[in-house]
Amino acid sequence: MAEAVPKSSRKRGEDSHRSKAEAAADDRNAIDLGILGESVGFLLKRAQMAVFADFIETFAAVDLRPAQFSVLVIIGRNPGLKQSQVSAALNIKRTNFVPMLDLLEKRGLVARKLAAGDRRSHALHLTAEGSTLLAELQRLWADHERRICEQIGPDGRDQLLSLLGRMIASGSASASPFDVDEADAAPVKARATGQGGRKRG
Amino acid sequence: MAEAVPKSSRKRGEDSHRSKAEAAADDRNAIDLGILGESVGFLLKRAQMAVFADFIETFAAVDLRPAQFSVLVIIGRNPGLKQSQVSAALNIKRTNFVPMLDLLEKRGLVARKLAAGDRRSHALHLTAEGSTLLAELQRLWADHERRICEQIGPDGRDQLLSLLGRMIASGSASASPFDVDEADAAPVKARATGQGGRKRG
DNA sequence: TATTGTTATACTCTATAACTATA
DNA sequence: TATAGTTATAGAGTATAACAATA
Repeated sequence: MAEAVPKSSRKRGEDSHRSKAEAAADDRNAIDLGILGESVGFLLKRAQMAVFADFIETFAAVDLRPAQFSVLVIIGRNPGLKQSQVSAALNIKRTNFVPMLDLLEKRGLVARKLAAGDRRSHALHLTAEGSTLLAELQRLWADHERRICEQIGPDGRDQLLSLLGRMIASGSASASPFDVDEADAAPVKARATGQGGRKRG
Repeated sequence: MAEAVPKSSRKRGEDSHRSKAEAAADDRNAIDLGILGESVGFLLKRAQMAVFADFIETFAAVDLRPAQFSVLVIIGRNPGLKQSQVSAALNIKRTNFVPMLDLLEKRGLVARKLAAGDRRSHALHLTAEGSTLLAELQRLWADHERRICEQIGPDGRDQLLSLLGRMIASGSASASPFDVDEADAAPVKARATGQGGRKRG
């Protein structure tokens, strides 16, 4: 697809009948992105789309979307959480989380169990099948992660994770679309797993 | 690199019934994100959401969405482009680009002019009003950009732009959801958000 | 009264097929 | 036949309101 590097423009208005071969020579009249090329938001969006495209392709074999993967990871790491806790941790509205869980439950990956002490809530757990799948998913994820970081290397990846982490930590403190009505659930913290991580110390 | 996550418990002032002890207890009950905390895709998504939230808030005053802004920037920088060129440059399907342009044209910011030599296509230009607005938009954008980069500083921003650029340049070479049918248009990299709305009746 | 899960619903963004008028 | 713009439509993803059961 058209993801080459722009820069170096010359003509741009007067091309009319173009063959595929000529299109290949399009590098000469690349469109000027202007400030978009220096816009953090614009490039974040593009990078996120590219990464998700790879993720989706990678996980097509197991028919899982990124959000579904993140739910399995959270439940696997924190068995027994309520729906509202998991959904809040992932910034998913609890109302949209219901059909999502329905599907994972129907696939036999997650189970809604009775929560001790509060009969309103459900305690979420992975099934045996869900746990087995999760192990495989983490291998797929490691492949994916390695692939998308090929161009920046392990050091670049560390830098990127650090920069994004700092940006997020500040960005979401105040009012934003992130705010969910079930807001004051448990705070979230990440933990290094060593899993797909650093290739170097 | 433990980073906090969205969520604002203070928004509705109901923090009042939470003691310090309870808040501290939250730290102990923090949800473990597991590998998500080291997932480039996951953090990219969160960062992009946080940045877009700031963008949307900033540009609410002029009633413009990120994608609309990117369209104005591209047309301003490259007057005379065809619709298919602009939409391909921004990875917007030409079919979805139509109602977007309709709205910008209706608002008097963009004009579809006759293209010389090919009566099928439209040459896109900013109107005088569009140009005037764009100057103001760039000031809004600069404020936004400064704000979202406060925590990482100018050096951090340079690093981030560089890393994202390298990641994007590699990421979308092969088949992916990015592929648009009008793929062999100009070799540009771009992708803002979705588009602004438009009601149809 | 407040919270948990749920249903129903609507709006935004994205994707595909097919039409028209040109080329 | 192929391309540019367009229409219609369907699908994700995300948003809000309201209800029943429980606290």
